[in-house]
Amino acid sequence: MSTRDQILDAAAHVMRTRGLARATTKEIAKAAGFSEAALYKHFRDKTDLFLAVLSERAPSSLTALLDGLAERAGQGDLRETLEEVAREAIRFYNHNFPMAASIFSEPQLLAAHRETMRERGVGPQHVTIVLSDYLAAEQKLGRIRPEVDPRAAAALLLGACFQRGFLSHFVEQDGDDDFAGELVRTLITGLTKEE
Amino acid sequence: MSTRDQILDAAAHVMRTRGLARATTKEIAKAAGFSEAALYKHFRDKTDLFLAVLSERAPSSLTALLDGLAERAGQGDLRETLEEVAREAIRFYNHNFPMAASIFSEPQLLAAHRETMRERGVGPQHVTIVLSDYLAAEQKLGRIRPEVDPRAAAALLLGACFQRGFLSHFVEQDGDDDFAGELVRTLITGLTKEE
DNA sequence: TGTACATCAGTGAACGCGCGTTCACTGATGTAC
DNA sequence: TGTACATCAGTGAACGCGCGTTCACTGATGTAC
Repeated sequence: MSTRDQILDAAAHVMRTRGLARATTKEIAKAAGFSEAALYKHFRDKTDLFLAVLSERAPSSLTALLDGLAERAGQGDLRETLEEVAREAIRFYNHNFPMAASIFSEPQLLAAHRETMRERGVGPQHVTIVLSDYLAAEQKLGRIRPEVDPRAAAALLLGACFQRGFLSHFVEQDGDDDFAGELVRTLITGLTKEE
Repeated sequence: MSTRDQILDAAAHVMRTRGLARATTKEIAKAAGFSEAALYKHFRDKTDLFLAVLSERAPSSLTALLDGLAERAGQGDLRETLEEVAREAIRFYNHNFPMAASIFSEPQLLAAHRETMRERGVGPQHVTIVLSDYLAAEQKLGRIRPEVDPRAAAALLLGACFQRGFLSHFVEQDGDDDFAGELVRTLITGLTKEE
């Protein structure tokens, strides 16, 4: 593995475990097993390093699942598919929330990262869009009632998973049974009886 | 207004606008109109000041709305009540997300804040619990179908609002029409037809 | 194969800077008689 | 009322420290002939 990759891995690890504020050049260099000066052979400055971590070490487990989603419209059980998405989303947000949230402590870094994402046409809203497209496809196939707004449905499900990822770091959670299942069941059924 | 309050206001303002990383004693003192040394007459150290901001300047617009929620079970239109909650929640999360997220850059601060909240029996999960209780009450009154899980329903609605608050800072949002309305409509109706 | 030189990833030590914090001090206000 | 003293919120200047960054250097590897 190249020195650059080792530095990126170390930086991502330090950011996750010690927090952005404690992710100093000294800590990162130590974790990577190189001198601090070595960082500057591979990255212009610390911001450059952080941006590289954010774009190259943002894990893609969710992306992988979502990429296959489009083809699954009409296939298998709708409820099971949504549960799978919800479970994966909870895992993903739970893992990545701390690092993503950290960026809000440095608005300049946030702005730079936002710009990078805009250029590449990616970002956190992408997930919701992909799920929304899937739901729209299912709707066309008649498995979801026509008056439903797919964007709102996607926002409900993924929002709940997102918040769950947040809360698991903020409060000690009760070892939850089947949160993803309950979410999907509730979303599918709706609160009220058919009029 | 007491010096202490002026310092707290200034600190909250700097944290919100410049980010936690740039919220230095110098910036805060300048914004408050006092010397840096004055901060140490009122707070033991910087962490003490930050924790005071977090517990004394966490705005309570949501709390106010939620406090009245319990008595509204069975009153008025369920859909309208939920839309009101959703709209207020979006506003609240949108306003407070940056500061709350910031804390994740300093895990030590996060741990201390979590402990403070635990002692007082408050926290971000509180909001979901209150809404969940309201939904359970409506369920007992027959306005929500009996097989619905109130916790899951509350998590769906507030999670979507929470994520919305996040996204509005992360990407430029389309000036949205009636997001809260769409969420509630979708949640109430459900994705599929009655079996 | 051996020799002389070029390249370049990585280093140890030093740098200036801004940070949080402390210190001796000021000056306004309150209090005792 | 006047005087002497106590209290205490707030200050200006200094402090040591850890930060990000740079510098001259090393030593291993590649290349020309």
